[in-house]
Amino acid sequence: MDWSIQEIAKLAGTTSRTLRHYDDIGLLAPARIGSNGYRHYDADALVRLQRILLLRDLGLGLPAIADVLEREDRAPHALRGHLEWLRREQERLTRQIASVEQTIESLEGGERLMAEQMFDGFDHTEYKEEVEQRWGRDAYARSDAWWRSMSAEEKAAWQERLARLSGDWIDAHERGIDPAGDEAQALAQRHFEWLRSIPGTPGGGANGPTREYFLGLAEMYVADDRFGANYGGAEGARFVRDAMTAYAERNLA
Amino acid sequence: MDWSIQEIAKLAGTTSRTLRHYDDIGLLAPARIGSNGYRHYDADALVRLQRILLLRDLGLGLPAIADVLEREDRAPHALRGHLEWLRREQERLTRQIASVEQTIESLEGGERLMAEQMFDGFDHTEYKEEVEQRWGRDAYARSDAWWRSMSAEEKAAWQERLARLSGDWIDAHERGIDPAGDEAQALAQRHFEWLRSIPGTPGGGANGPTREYFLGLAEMYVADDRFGANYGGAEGARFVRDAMTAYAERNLA
DNA sequence: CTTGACCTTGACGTAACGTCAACCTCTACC
DNA sequence: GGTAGAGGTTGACGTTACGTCAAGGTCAAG
Repeated sequence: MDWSIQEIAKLAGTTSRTLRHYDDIGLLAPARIGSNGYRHYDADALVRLQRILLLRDLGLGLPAIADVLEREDRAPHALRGHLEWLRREQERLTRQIASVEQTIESLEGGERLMAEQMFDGFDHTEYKEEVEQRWGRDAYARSDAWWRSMSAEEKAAWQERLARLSGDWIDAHERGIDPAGDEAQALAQRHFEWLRSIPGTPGGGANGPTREYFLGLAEMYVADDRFGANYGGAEGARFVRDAMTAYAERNLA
Repeated sequence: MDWSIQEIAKLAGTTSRTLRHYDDIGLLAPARIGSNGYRHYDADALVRLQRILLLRDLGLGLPAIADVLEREDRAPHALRGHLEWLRREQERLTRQIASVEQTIESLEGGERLMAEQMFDGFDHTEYKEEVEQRWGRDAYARSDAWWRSMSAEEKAAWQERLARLSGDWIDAHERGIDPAGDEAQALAQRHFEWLRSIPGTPGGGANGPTREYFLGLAEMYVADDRFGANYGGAEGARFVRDAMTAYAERNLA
């Protein structure tokens, strides 16, 4: 019924340091303190300690534990809130795991270095110099921040979307269809939507790309074969440009 | 090609404070420092920063990142190690989530208070006073530490095991079989194994309970109806005791 | 010369204790 | 009574990766 600090620590499966800490922060005071300064604990303290440790094992923080112990009927609410946080952490970890796995794979395949991987697959921030010159430094910073804010899955999904779009452009060009025709215009529409999915760029977001940005980009695909390569080389890039230009004239103010 | 600290921070989507920190710990030095003390960064620094932030997003610690950047071929190894750690964290979270859910449920059902829940379902630590008196204080401390070391799932599984054992004892008694007969002796064997699964108790672990502990426990079931209740009351407890006693005499030295 | 924006170097705070360090207390034994 | 050993006490620093003041210098613009 009267334990020393070490005794109660062993009883509860923790350490004396922890008990001193709980005393310091007012979470668990000893039953009494001897004239020599020694802490002494009783059965009530043991029960309280057990509860503290139980809640701690559930992952609650000490302030939250203090809250719950103060009024036990708050426990369900506190635990539900905690549960949400745990689930979010779960998700975050899941994404990180997928992300790390993907990175390891690409490193093992020797496919690309990391720095390049970052800029991979999206043409308007791949070459920041150009982007900055044409649309200002902020545009690059914003789109870069956007890119880095995505989870690995989102990035992968986004890149896949671009790859499909790019493949469809090449396919359409190879089939020799009319850049101003319905099919090519549908592709231009997809291209427009794709750009709209990049918040922070000139015209990214709900309104979509500005006419200027859209036309400028189209020209850049032709002018710079680093961009053009994504659309099947110079001729493919011209095809894309023509379709985009026609689209802009018909649909963008 | 020459950015101020804020400029490069925006370019990379981080803060100037972070850059100062990276400078402090030697992770990323500025390209040059002006006579006024201002930090200036170049393109190389930007690339390095991008890599740092990429790895950081994967969850690596800054020392690990420094390691990887020093020799990039170490990246796969570092990432694989990191992946393991991530998976372990995942598991831990999964268990915590299950644990919290279970606790919420039991609180909602108003079934039991938390402190009681801890001692619930296992008879030899339910009443620590008795345990301490009979087998010493250490026994209680060890078995308590053991109990608290289990995950919620393990606890649940263990309790379920006890519940089945207990139910089978009651069932056997109600069917009026012979405590010294094969069937009851099989139950006693299960009881023995169950006790063996508790490391740290007198006889817990590979060797199994000592004869003394086993007999003492059997008597306690009869003597204390708080224990006996688990086995169908006084008569049930006597039945269990008789079976256990017979078992001990035949099998325990 | 005065703003205002931007830069610098400290230094504290964060979560929950682990880990010394320096020093006191109690019990046991010679 | 002295001493060793186990156990107690209060600081105070270390841990992770910065956020957040605080105090003060620098620079371009008006």
